[in-house]
Amino acid sequence: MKKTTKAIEDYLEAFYILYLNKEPLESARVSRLLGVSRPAVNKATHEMMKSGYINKTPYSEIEFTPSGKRIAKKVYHRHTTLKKYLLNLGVSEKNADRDCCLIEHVLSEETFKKIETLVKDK
Amino acid sequence: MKKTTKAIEDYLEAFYILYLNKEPLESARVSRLLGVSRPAVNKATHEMMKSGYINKTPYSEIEFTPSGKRIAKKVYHRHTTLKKYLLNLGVSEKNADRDCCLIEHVLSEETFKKIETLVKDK
DNA sequence: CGAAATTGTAAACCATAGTTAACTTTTTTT
DNA sequence: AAAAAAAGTTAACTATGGTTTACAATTTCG
Repeated sequence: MKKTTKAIEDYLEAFYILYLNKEPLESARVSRLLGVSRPAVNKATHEMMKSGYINKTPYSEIEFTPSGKRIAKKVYHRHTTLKKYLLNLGVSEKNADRDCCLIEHVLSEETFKKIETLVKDK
Repeated sequence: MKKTTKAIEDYLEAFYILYLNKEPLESARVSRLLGVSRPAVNKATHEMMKSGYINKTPYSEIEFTPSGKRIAKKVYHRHTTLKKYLLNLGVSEKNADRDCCLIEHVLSEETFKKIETLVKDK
């Protein structure tokens, strides 16, 4: 348990998006979603297992643990909040998506909260 | 010529800060400024030379090329602009510094310009 | 059902960006 | 000027996070 990197957060978020879309939680889908190879996703799932974020058996779909789901939700929430904020600023859809993927993992909680307030009060 | 990574931008910015402070452009100072080892800076200077951002001879201080200085200036400008913006939002000094170091390299030009306008109009 | 397509896995490899240890060169100090 | 300190360098190593190739397991479809 412990340790999430930008990469791991991206994978958790991607699986969470599949979950929200009621799609199967398959590595191949994440591979296409993130534009990385299937082996890259496979390796990441092993790390996520070690960290206690997901459960899986060979050839099975992944399954979130409570802590994994909590993180996935958090990252997803950051993404949507930051995206709304950027769109409000007048940034194009494409760059808003691009930029929040890059900053959603790194902003301090303090900064994020401030932005969240701005979006809510909109 | 070409290719700047987050790391290289950080080093260029650090040397630029020394330049602004009229300190010698020494690797050891950058090492302390960024909290990395001297060999890490040394390796980075070789990459920056290959990329045509600086000139140096063994054991000499570095010297910006025009393209290196342009990039250094740009990153520094992003840093100060983003920091002002975060401070205006009410973010603490500490987190403002922390956060803009992390996002100054990745924001699209479009998003940055929007934020720059907000800061200017303040 | 069986062939074809898709998905998951394993192995070997690569690039980036850092580390420590040890050594050389340069600068400073006495 | 010699010794000490500081700066620069080199080599060997590490971790992260990707890649391609090849193959195994599973699913889908004619």
